[in-house]
Amino acid sequence: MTAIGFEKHDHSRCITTALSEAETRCAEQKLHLTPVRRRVLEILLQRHRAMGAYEILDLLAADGLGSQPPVAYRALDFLVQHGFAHRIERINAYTACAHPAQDHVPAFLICRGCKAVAEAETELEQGRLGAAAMATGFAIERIVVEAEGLCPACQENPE
Amino acid sequence: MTAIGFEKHDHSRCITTALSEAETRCAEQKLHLTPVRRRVLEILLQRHRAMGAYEILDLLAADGLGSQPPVAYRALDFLVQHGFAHRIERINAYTACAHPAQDHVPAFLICRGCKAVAEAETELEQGRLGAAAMATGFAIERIVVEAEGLCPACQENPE
DNA sequence: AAGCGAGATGTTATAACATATCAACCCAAA
DNA sequence: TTTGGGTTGATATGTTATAACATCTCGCTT
Ligand SMILES: [Zn+2]
Ligand SMILES: [Zn+2]
Ligand SMILES: [Zn+2]
Ligand SMILES: [Zn+2]
Repeated sequence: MTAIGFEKHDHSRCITTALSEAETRCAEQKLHLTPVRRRVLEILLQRHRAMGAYEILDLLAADGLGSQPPVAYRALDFLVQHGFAHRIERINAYTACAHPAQDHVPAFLICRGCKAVAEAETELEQGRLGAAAMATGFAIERIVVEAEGLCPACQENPE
Repeated sequence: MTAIGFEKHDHSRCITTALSEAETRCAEQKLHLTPVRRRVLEILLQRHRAMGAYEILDLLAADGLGSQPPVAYRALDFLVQHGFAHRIERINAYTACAHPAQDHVPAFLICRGCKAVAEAETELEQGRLGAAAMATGFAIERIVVEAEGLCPACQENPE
């Protein structure tokens, strides 16, 4: 369960499961999974890779769900805020969380070829970073761990 | 030596040392530390924190060293390429490398208050990220490790 | 000296990513 | 029914980054 990403799986099932789990959790926690937000999550789940805000916005617009940047950014903020999606800093993009529900510090493997993203977890706080923070009195609030490279498929098929 | 950053030090000496070491290394490796590149490195060393490209560009322009974005970006590319500086993905900014010369995978502690940056090193490769990469056949080319939070000074002095 | 080529810089324009602001709307609680 | 929070619509703007092409400089060759 630690790392899912590049391997094959029953993807249509993976989408519907994730969506219905999101609905359940939103109901429980009194969060509004509005049409725009739900559609953005669905888009991220469908593509199963990192997507830029404007790329998402184009798809929203095609559905008549909004056509201006704030629409996409607000929905993405909501999803990120509540753990349904993550922002990938390295490429200014967003991806659906591979295991919402759990509180976790994600680490990503990002393919620079196809933008596929695999999500693992970090064993944060340990390591020299945590030690350095301790030593200097730095208060860590958020950690970004992202590895960029080539996925198996793109290693074989360099464009 | 692992983590330098927030503690006090003889900073003017730290600047001149770093600059002359950069000159030496560029001479050895036949790299051109041109006026613009040298000045950008100096700026980064002086401020000793993460700076945006346009912030740097303003200072360059004040020196009559170029006033258009590509001037700053090209100099920064050179410095990053050759290990004199690092790009901080989380905040789209740049900072001087704390220990050039050595080949290393940097990890950063970034203060969201004052943009001060401390540079540590990762042991990564091990850990679950490396394991996940192994398992899936992902070829890692670059790793970003960045922690955001508050430095000791900014914890006491929240604006 | 003239011609060449590589690397660096100058310049203009534009792409790509992100937020500020304010009005309108919806719905549920008081 | 009023009120207020949360969401959306709409316009404008801010911020970060690169494409494209012209020019310059300097060492090398002829
Ligand atoms: Zn899937
Ligand atoms: Zn790929
Ligand atoms: Zn210093
Ligand atoms: Zn600080």
